[in-house]
Amino acid sequence: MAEEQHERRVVTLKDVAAASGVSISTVSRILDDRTRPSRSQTADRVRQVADELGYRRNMFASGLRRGATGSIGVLVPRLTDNVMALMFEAIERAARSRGTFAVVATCGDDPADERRATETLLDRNVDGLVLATARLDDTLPASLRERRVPHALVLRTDGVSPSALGDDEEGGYFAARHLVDLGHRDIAVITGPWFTSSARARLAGARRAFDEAGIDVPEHHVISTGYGIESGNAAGALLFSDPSTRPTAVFAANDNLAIGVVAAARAAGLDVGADVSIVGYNDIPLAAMLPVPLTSVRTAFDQIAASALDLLEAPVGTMTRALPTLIPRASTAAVSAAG
Amino acid sequence: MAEEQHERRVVTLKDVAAASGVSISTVSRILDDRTRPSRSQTADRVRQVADELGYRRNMFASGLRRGATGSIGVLVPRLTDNVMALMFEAIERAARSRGTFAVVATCGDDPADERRATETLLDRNVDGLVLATARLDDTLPASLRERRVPHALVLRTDGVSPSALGDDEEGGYFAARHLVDLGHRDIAVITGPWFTSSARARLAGARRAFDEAGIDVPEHHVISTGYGIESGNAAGALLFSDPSTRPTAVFAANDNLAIGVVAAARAAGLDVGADVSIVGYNDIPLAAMLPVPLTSVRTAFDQIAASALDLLEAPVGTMTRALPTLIPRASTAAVSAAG
DNA sequence: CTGTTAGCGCCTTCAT
DNA sequence: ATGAAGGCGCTAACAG
Repeated sequence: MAEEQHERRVVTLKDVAAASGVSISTVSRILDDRTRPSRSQTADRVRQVADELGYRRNMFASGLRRGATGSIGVLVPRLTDNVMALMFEAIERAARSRGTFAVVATCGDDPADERRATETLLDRNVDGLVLATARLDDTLPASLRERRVPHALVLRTDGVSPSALGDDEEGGYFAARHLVDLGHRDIAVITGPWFTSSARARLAGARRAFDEAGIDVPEHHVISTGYGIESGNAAGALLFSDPSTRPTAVFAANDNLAIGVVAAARAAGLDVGADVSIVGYNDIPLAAMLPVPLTSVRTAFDQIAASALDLLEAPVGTMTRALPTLIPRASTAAVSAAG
Repeated sequence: MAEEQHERRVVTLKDVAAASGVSISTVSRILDDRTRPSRSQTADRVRQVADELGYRRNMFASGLRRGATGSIGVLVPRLTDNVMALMFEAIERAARSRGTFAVVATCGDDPADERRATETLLDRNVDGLVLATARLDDTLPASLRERRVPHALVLRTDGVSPSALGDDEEGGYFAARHLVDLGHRDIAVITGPWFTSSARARLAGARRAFDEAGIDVPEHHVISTGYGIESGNAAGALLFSDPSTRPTAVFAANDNLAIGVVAAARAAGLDVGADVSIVGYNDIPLAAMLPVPLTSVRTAFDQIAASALDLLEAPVGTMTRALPTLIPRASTAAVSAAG
């Protein structure tokens, strides 16, 4: 009485070949996605039969034979960081538009975990690797170069491997220049971790703007810290603790830091936008939705993602820098006359 | 003069066999990860040789032969939603601890894209599928059941396929009960999209708490909307527009909604925690770091992830519900005497 | 353009 | 416990 329950057998080239009266290799060739599709009689028929039967190429068999898999691996520290999620989604879109599939692995901030995750991805026969994890002192890119694994770095670089970056120097300049143009002279900068190229470049750009304006930023107004909200909160608390040395504006090298600074400002009784101006970086979607919408420097994730895929086989030293855009919002305003 | 640059040939079982003087099949058996490792002389030697040579199993060949791949596919609408990123990272951890690999695909809110992404994952020969996308009216789970694809739903259910959920009813009750216990009587509820089981269950739980306390919630204080910040902002603006009907507390069925409500409250000149209490849901890390830390109901993502993997082959109708935890913070306080 | 043939690297009977 | 042999499904040389 029980209904028959076969494990539905999967359709192979053999089935399609049999059903359309040609050989397996003919079908294989016709269904090859890498070549321009033939417009012959048989080709059309075979394609139709394959479709009717619901044929799907067995990626393992195909990959085994071809040696390539049509997939790339993406390594990020964590996806719960919105910046990394945005970066990955952009890579996923760029990959899809090229007919490849992006596989992600997360590895936290631990170099050992980074190696492990890399091997895991390589074991899955990815055709290339995109890393959003690079530290300036990282040895992983070097080992990938030595092993001739096609790869590209995004957002951060080790200075050697092909890298698709945002123009962090210019972005830092935009942010600082925006504050300068609003009349601020007492400006603090909170940079990210010093081992990231992005933190250094954003600070360098900000310094250029300050120099141009003849503004001197005392060293206690430059804080190097993590990239998390709590780091921004701590740095902000420090900056706002002494009313006599309090800056009228803060450039935080990332939106999370900025959000932490905003919280610190409120805790110190300061009105963000009025008493203190704050600029973030990356323009994560949340930035625009905060109670006081955050001025931020928008990173061109899609452009960076596309470049990264282009750079997979590029020679050492190749770097692209996507120009960011300053998005002014309510968190920054002209310095108050009282300033 | 140029250094020889071979494409480093990859080590296969054949190489290991040759180097250790046994047959390929012997090596294959010894290196089989599914069986308890043998402690024989040869076994040890072979393992050592494999290690020295840097042997790594070719997953394509192995998968082709074995028919299973040691990987599961995870489908989420987007990873830029922190809740989904948390869910995926939890699944990734749970999978890793079982020696399997989690492959993610994003599909937005489009059912057609959901089908496409599902096929993409199945094409990659995943051994099972975890979906965080289910709508109550979704036909995808049904089609997976029909095709006998091992799968489990997380966070949301269609009511049929095996599902690993949070106990949303209880969580909704906790949130509402917390507000009731603080003395609030004028409470509004902002639920998520009505096609999600989570939105309905959270509202049902809240209603239970209100009923117990004999509190009547007028229908214009129950708003069904999206799950994004802007939805919360709009709903909040509506709730706070008329001072005469303004609630003293709001339960938002998700932290993003709550963040939007907070922004709306501030825009209406209300002091969150003092003038109006707000509870969120999921307790994303950001919740604790906001200027006014947000009371939220913490979802047990790790537990849900582990259950989901257990449920992959479970019979239709199996459901687990992980108990959430209310985390009280500054966004909720006793109703003011003036209330 | 088509078919034949020979593997890709691995796993799994089957026989020893 | 080991080795020999066959084949998973597909593709790439080679002929026609």
